[in-house]
Amino acid sequence: MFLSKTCAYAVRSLLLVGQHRLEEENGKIGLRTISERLEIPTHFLGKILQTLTKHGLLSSAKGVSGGFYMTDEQLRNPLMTVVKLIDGSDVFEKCGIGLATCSEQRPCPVHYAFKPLREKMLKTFESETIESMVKSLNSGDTFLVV
Amino acid sequence: MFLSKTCAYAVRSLLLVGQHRLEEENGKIGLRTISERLEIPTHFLGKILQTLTKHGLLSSAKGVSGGFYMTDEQLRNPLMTVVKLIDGSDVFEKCGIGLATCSEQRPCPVHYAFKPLREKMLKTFESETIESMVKSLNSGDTFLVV
DNA sequence: CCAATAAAAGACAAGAAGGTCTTTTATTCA
DNA sequence: TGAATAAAAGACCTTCTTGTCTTTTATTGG
Ligand code: FES
Ligand code: FES
Repeated sequence: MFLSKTCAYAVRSLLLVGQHRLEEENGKIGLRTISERLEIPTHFLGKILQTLTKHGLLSSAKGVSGGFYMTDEQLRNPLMTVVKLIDGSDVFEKCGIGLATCSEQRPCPVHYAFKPLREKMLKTFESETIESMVKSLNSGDTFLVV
Repeated sequence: MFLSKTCAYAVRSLLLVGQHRLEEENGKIGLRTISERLEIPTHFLGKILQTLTKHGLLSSAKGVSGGFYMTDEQLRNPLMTVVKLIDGSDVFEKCGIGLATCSEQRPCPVHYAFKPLREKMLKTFESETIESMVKSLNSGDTFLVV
């Protein structure tokens, strides 16, 4: 896959939490619920959400009636923030056939095909936000589960 | 990276062998030489070239004055053949955020951004051949080592 | 204030990707 | 023909990703 499994899990979870927020004002959603709805291993997902929370992409509350939730600001995070945090930005920067550096000065044979697509992808990831994607989910244009 | 390390090694090796062929009529190039020029671990590369040879993307000769070489037909193989063999075609087919299936019927929130780019990449990989890339290398437009 | 709850944290294990080392097999040419 | 050569093959090893299980910490509502 283009994104690591971990990163895909993270994105889907943020989308679900974001979606939940609009459904139920101030509603929190628990780890167990997320992992069941998205069919992601519970404890593994726990770590991922921990990371997201620690880096401010997600909010959490411990204890009774606790769970995960998102603020308005967090909803406005671009997809890129998540990908950069989990997978880094190598995939957007490194040479497609693994040369030490990707440069216009010494482009590799796939450079001119690769770079524009990589950059288009980057742009998309920067302009799409959790919020914009949640909207397309809520309007029924797109889906989060099969 | 978009391609696995193994796959990138494979592509670069094929390019080097292809390039060598045009330089020196009927010339074979040894594993050691390839691994040194491209800075790829020798024994690891050995396995990769074995795979390429077994599947007809590369030719080899054992013994004294043996080595790896490519036929005209092999030079005309598209990049896609290599990628499919080593990495498979998941990256061109699977959903970007890991849904079980990628479909127009139930597209995920990144589907409309992802799919066209994936397909453009696919098209490029199908139209670029070892030969076409070797040509761009030989004309000095592109480079294989930093 | 305390029992239930839920996230945080940490130890550990399986699997895959990447890498190393040694032995075997086929080939050539002196 | 046999010693040198080079790929093929196979046994391991290391690291990273993914996944499991247990313990700790913080919160809250009765
Ligand atoms: S140099 Fe290879 S992609 Fe730019
Ligand atoms: S459904 Fe996700 S990329 Fe097509």
